[in-house]
Amino acid sequence: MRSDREDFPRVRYAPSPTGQLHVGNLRTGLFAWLFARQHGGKFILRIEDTDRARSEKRFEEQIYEDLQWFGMDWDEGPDKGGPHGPYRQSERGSFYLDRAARLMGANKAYRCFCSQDELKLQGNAAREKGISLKYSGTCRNLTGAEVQSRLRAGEPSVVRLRVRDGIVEFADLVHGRTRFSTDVIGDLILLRSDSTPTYNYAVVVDDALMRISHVIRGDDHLSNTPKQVLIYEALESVTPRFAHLSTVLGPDHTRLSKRHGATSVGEFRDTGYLPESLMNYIALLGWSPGAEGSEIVPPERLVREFQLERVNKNPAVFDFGKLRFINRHYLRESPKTPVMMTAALRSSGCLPNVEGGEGDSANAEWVRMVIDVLIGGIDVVPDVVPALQDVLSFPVEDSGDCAETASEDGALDLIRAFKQELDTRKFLTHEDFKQIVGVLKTSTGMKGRGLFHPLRVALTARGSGPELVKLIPLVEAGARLGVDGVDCCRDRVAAFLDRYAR
RNA sequence: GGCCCCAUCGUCUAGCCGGUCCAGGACGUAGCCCUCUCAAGGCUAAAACACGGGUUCGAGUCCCGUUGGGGCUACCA
Repeated sequence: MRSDREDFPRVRYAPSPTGQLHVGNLRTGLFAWLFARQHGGKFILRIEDTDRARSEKRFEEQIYEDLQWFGMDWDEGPDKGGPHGPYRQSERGSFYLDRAARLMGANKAYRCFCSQDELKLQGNAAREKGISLKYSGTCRNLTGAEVQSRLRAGEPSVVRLRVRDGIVEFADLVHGRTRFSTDVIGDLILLRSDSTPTYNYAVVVDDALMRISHVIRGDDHLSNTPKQVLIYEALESVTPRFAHLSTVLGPDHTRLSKRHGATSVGEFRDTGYLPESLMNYIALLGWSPGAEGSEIVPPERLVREFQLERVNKNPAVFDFGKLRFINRHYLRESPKTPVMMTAALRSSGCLPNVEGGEGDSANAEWVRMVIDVLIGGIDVVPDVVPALQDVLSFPVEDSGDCAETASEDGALDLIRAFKQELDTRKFLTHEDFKQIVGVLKTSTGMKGRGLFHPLRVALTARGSGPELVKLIPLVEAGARLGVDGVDCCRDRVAAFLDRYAR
């Protein structure tokens, strides 16, 4: 794993632009990226768009956008270029053809004219006998002349690799040394009858030509690896090191999919998760920072401390609850929080109605207060909207809490006295409120719950909510700045008395 | 069917060469504290080595098997 080369290790990430980037897929990208970054190597992005039918340009663009948002950068890629391009498989056709021709020239690969129907028949027969089905080798030893004449006759053919006997062994960073017998590997197809490359072949040609040193990918490829190693051998190219990562499962222990909720990077972004939260959480799927203490590990620390060799072999279940917990943590610290909150509040009409240049500072003041009051109960940015609406609403008319409180001994007298104090000033600051509480405490002899609870109910029409010393300035600011539907404290208390003090 | 991979609390995991692990941390859960209430925060608790055989003075840790998950077995990636 050591080398003097500047660009070692060379690690690639090869997503397909056939849909939204999935978190399971993102995780393999993250592990590859962390590995490349911490070893000072190169991270190469390759777009695997050989599936022309399902690949779309917009998904490719989406990949760049998602990766950037997530916080992963790359050194070579379709949009960046690099010394081993092109980085889009659809543009690499000539390489696949060229290497296949060379392999045939060296007698390491050969043309096969067997039809798919024949093969299927053979396969079924083998299956019934309980033997592993592999290509029988019918066309393995055709003479050059015969190949030529059948080619001239227009018979369709594929190109197959001549698979050697013996054992294939490779190094896997998470599984250790792994070995397979070629007994179960038939001569695999490199080029299809339409001359397009098969997946296993294209990947190897690309990785070899791009001088990839570490192939980090999902463990669904583990069984493909010996085939690929065989291709590296034929190409006389050094085989890279592999790292096969386990699958990410949903809460029901099946492969994580749409059914389980948000799975694409875009969905997590739109739901209001911070990229550093997602990165922290995803890194915890199969890896952990150590034996004791917090699992909050920000990106910079991940790059330093992550160890591919310590990644777990078993599949991990995605836990949305833990992701929320981690996001809550980052939400409190991030300088981006006010910006994101402002956007969320704006789109739902929860910002002040202040004209012109004053508006910005009014918004900023408002958002600052909202965050201060609500941040404790918010896991994800958009949560702020319902939380705020809830806290600002004043359902005096039909509130069980109101009716109940109004019937409590001394409560109405207390609230009346409160109203009198409020009448002496326009808006209530938290100092004012504390002072008033002091006055009421001595004048009524009430304290603790008996004192605060009626005040809270008169002010909010509810029995619970944020601390009053914080909530009151928020309500007042809402009324002063003209946030839709917010009445000042004095009006609220007046409305309460109107309704419940006959 | 054949081949391969995997297996510690509900979940993510720590557990480097077998002994001080009556299994540690994190999320979640419960209780307590703080507090006008609800959250947040602090503290505490309950909660796991899939099963069966070996090897060994001693096994979560090594070996074999069973069971259960997953993958490959394509002119899909």
